[in-house]
Amino acid sequence: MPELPEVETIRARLAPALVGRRIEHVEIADARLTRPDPPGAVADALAGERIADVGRRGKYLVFAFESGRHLLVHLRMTGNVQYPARGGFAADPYRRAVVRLDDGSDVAYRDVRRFGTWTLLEPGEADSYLAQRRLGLEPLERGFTATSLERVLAGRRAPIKAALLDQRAAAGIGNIYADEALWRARIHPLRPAGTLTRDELGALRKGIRDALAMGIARQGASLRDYREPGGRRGRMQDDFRVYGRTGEPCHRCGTPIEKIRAAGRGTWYCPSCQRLD
DNA sequence: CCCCAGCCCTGGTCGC
DNA sequence: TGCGACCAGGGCTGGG
Repeated sequence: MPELPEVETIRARLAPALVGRRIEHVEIADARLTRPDPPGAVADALAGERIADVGRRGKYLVFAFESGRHLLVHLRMTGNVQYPARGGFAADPYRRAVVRLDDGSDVAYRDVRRFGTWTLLEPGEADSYLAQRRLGLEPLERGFTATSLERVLAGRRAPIKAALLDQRAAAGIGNIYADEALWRARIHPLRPAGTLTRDELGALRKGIRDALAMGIARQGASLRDYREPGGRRGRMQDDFRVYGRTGEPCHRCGTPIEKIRAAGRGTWYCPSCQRLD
């Protein structure tokens, strides 16, 4: 479940190696992976492109080419980038694509559950495509403030947990970092989003930024599938305050962490630090 | 517009 | 040892 810190870790690893490289050849092994159809068209279009930038918007990896085209890669649940990749498709049944670069190295894409997507956009299309996804502010950038958070949460009766998973509140937060941020802010995950006080909005803004920043510093969280491109695990899972810690003591008060369902997702919180009343 | 249920997909775990 | 049920969940669609 790569969220902002995992995607950012991948981006930071790939950028120095890939920028300036030319794509020689692309092989797509999963017909569901690419847009637009058919996969062969995307593979053919990518061949010959020179990589100008490797960026990120929310949970999207954004490959910019000198031609003005963009490739938007979303890893969804189990997507993974391997670089430099070893072996061919036969070595790994879940390898879905391989990109050969002009220095002879390979970028491989692995995805067990096949939710991930590669979307190739023609010059000028990327901004409007991302605008249609209605992504909110980048939570680590300056513009993300208590006031901006207040604006997007105003009037919302949905639980704050659901509102954080909605990418309009802030781009890049997923199930793990939503719980970690709410624990830091001492806010119950079922609080109606529009009822947060000014102080709570400030604490939530800080909680989000602190949780994401720690995730990046730890190179992401490796629970099952996530690895950075070199194959190493992240270490953020060792610093979880609540996620997956049912029955274990709260780091602040020692109360056993509880698990509930919120927004259809497993949700962990401290019943003592994060009160609903 | 808001909110929620259901869908996609596969591996791992659990109960019998 | 096998088998079915269920869980993990990001983003999208469709319904109320």
